[in-house]
Amino acid sequence: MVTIKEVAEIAGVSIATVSRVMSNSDYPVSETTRATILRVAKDVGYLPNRAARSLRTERSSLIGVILDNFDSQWAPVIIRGIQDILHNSGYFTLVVNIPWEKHSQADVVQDMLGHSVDGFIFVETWHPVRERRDMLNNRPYVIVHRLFHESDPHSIIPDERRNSALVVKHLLGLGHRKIAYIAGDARYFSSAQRLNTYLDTMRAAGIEARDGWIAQGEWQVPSGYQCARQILAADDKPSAIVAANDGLAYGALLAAQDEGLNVPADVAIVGYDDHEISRFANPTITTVTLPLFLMGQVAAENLLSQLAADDREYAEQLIPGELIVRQSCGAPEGSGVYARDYARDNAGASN
Amino acid sequence: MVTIKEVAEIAGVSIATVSRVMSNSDYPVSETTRATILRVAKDVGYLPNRAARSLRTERSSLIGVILDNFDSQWAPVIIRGIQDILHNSGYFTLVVNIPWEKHSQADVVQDMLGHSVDGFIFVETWHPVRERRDMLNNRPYVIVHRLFHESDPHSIIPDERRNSALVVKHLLGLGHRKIAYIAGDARYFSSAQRLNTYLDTMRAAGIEARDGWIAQGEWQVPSGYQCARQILAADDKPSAIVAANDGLAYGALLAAQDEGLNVPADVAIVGYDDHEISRFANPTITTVTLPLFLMGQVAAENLLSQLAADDREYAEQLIPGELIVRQSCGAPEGSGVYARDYARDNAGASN
DNA sequence: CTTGACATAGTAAACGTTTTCTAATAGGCT
DNA sequence: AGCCTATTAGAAAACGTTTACTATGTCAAG
Repeated sequence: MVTIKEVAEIAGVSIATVSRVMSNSDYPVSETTRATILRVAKDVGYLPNRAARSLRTERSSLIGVILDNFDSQWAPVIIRGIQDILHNSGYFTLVVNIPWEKHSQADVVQDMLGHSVDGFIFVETWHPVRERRDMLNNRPYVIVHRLFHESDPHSIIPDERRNSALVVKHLLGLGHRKIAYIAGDARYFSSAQRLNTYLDTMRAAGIEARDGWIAQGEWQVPSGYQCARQILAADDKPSAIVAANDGLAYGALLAAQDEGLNVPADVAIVGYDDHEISRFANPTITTVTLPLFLMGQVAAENLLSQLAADDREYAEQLIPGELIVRQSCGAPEGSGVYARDYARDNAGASN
Repeated sequence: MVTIKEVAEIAGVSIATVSRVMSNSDYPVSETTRATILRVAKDVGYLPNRAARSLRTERSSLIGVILDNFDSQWAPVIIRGIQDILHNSGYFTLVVNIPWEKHSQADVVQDMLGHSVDGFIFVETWHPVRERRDMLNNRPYVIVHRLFHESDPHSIIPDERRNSALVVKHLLGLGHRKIAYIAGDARYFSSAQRLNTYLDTMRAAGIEARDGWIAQGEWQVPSGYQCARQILAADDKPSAIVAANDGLAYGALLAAQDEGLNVPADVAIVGYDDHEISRFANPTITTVTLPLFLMGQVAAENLLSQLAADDREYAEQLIPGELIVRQSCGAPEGSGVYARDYARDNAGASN
């Protein structure tokens, strides 16, 4: 590998000058010298040695990204968002998938500190970082899609209240009054937010949710199926069901169809998250997007801002999602298509 | 941050000795000295400075992982496999999602070389690496899930022939003779392999595939729908359809049902890849797994072996998948369940 | 008792940068 | 002409390791 020394010799200047040019220092260097050095560097294929640079500056252009839960379907999108910003700013990421229990995560942080990472991004972590801030060695950090309950000024999360309200209001707008709700796993921060938003939105519309309308589910399809059976067995059958995520919604869809009900004619169903399943279901399921890519980008920008020593007051950032109107809510045709229709309509396009 | 010097002072030895202990050198150090140093290092929280180490040794414990196609659903699993092995061996990965065109990938490789990565792993790359090996600066590399056609001794791919034969033989074993085929996008290496395996397996069973039985599709649902309509319109209607992936299979399923056919009674359908859709479809779709996690692991092991300067002859490694028998093939009940049954049967389990 | 070998430890150079300090030149002012 | 300042460049120290080389002490063989 060619070093700064060789570039200096060929260009006929000192290594100090080459360094100043190559590291974009704001130390004054005449334009002619700069041009010469740049040309020589390019000719000989000079690449600054990051290890040497890092040794001197104590910065590495490396960001540690730690995922708490291994198999999240969302994490890859968040990470793409993070990298989209970070990579354009000259940073690489050290991504590690590590559940909290194993290796206790502190070890990973230590390892990363050994590599002199400039900052940390925690993705979908279950554990308050603030409490253990000392272990980060004063490096800046951001939490994206935080899963624990306590708020943190350096976290980026979906605007659950706004997003949940979108679906409930959508149903209210379609004339529904009897709207049931299937809640997600109560251990999740978002579950409570989504449920409370449902209750608040209903109340604001002058409707008091009845007992039999609310079922406590997990996140998965079977749970949605069971909850929907339960809800649909009530005396005062609801005309619509809001599910806390698309898995639950899909389960509810199957349950409704098993009861001989037509969705959306007899009962409307809406989900949350814009999971693939809601595009493939028949009818397709109306849902709200989880703004993952954007969250990743915002997280990266937040971290860059901290790295630039911007010491403004930071506050938790809420990212808005988007309502995706499909068939399961009974909204006017054209805002969505059935999976079957989708396949049929697009058949001509393939060849 | 505490340095080797402080550890040496406290332990009352020279920095050379501390270095030898901390880097697990095979240079002889007495057990008592070693123990003292280890204790002191732990007490004061000593962490070797990787930048300094890297500067001296020209190794970084960093592996560059480059993904060619941005939105692959498979890449995350492969990466988990890679990290599973690499992280346990003390390596971090620099993962970058970069399409070939943009930034031309060579820039990323350069950046990574600047960070002194010890090797490269290319995931799902469309571009022969061998041709550009010089740009890797003689670092070892591995290609996992290669998408281009030319073979490469350092690549890890699914055993397409074996895996494809599994599904075709499964149908033959169920008594099917008239088996149609929906091929995938012809630009993909795997498409040809899967199609040829179908042809060979049929031929080996004494069956010559008829013209109308083979449709050229893309990978997506609409294409599967169209191809199936075409196949099912033939005079000599097949009793089974093999689709080159689960998206095509799902499209074929919708098409068959639209024609009033019962799957699997009237026509059996099998897919490939074990995509989530094949678990949610109704009936659930029989398929073959893509051994992604394992491929990632094998790739990492291959790279580690190269890093250990093991100069044995390397050859492309083929990784076997697994047949997942579900409902769409008509195999005996119990080997799989309908999505609906799945939801119903498991309803009691949630609470 | 000498010699050589071995086990263990220390010294110091080197890795490729960045950056502080010093130096040289040119030009503008009195 | 003499002085001050601005501009540009170089010299050299430092960052924290690893490792070749050297040094010491011990012990066995002759």
